[in-house]
Amino acid sequence: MNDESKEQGDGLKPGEKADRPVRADAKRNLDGLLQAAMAVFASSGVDAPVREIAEKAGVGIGTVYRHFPERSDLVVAVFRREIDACADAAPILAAEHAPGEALARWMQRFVDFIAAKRGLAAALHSGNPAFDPLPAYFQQRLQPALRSLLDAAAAAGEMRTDIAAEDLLNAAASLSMHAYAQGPEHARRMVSLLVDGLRYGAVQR
Amino acid sequence: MNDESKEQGDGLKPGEKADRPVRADAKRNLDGLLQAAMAVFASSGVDAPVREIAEKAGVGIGTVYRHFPERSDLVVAVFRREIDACADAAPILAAEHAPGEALARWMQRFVDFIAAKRGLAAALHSGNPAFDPLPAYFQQRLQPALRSLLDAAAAAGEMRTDIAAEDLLNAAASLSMHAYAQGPEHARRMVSLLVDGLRYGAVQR
DNA sequence: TGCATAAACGGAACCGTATTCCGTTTATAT
DNA sequence: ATATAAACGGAATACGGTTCCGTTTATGCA
Repeated sequence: MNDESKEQGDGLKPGEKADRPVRADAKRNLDGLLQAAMAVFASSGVDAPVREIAEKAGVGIGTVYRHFPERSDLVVAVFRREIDACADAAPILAAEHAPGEALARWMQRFVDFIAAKRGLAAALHSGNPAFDPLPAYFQQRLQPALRSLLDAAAAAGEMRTDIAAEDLLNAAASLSMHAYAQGPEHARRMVSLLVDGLRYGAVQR
Repeated sequence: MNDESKEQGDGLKPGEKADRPVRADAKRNLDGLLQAAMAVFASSGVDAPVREIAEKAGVGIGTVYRHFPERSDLVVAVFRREIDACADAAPILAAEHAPGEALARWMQRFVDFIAAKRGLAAALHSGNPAFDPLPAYFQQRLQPALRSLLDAAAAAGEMRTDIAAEDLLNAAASLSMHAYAQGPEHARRMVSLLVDGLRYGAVQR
């Protein structure tokens, strides 16, 4: 039972625009929703009512569900967006700082990302299959970002070369997650210790 | 070992009405409820509706809330009961097997306990303060259990002596939790590797 | 054995949140 | 300016937690 039949060869004139472009207000609302959701999740946690987000974005509930069929879709969208933002920070930092420094700064950025979203981490383990693809996206997006920084630092001789981006990423994530219980400061310190260890390795061997 | 030790022989205080003993049906329902909850949580996850548990236990919803003022109280009670069962297994295994073997078997028992309850792990990080005391109970109950096995194995010369029960417990828990994503087999293997490491240490030094 | 009493029970009612449904509004093409 | 389908808003519905209260029943006592 499905009425989602948007693929129709007939009824459309050849050479004409088959489907209208996305309406301007729709895109505006989508953006506003993501922004509102990000803010609400940050302040009230990922369990905040959908109504609260709709209100903050200045739209009706129906609109939320038009863009995100279910609650978890909104959560996933926000999480992906934040992962993207973190990954995108890598090339920017690389352009603004020396390789070693860029890596160190990115790692801190990463810690903040993880630490701020421990609620999302809980969601991941909630058993809801809607979140299943997120871990893969996390790796797929952040590993290359970290690897580029790592390679650059290694090439500049500022860093040892025997650690895989994957391992460093997971180690930092675990550290951030657990250490956050003892305060964000602690997490930050633990991870910078890790990074310093990499730097130390460069001159050691 | 047991938690129902509030039986007083006399029952009535001189010149004063003491509290009546717990009614037989109340105790029966409490037990049935815990058993039903354990089964339902295992099959449908910790998010299963209270109504489902009440039905399985053959009692009304009101009865559930009489015994457990809120949902989380039921979850906590079940978790504590399972922690107790795991802890209680230690002396039993110690009596039935050689020290090293008892330790190894208990660790596997522990892995199963953790692995089967990943839903509960998620609940712990849900932010609900009702679960806050559980980690402490976990440590308080399981550390001594593991320590006794560890000490016995060490005394028998079957194991190195430089690992604290606390560290071993946490390491095994982390391993079980993360490794479970790759299947219960993997978790089991990782932990037995850990235990073998302990044994190896005995002959090494 | 029968009675009084308070504990225990059951489940309807209530509350809050997710999700659906559908009549109304509006951006866009012509 | 008009037609049209996308997009919208929000009332209605579904569902799970929690409360409330009238009814039942185990237990102590005469």
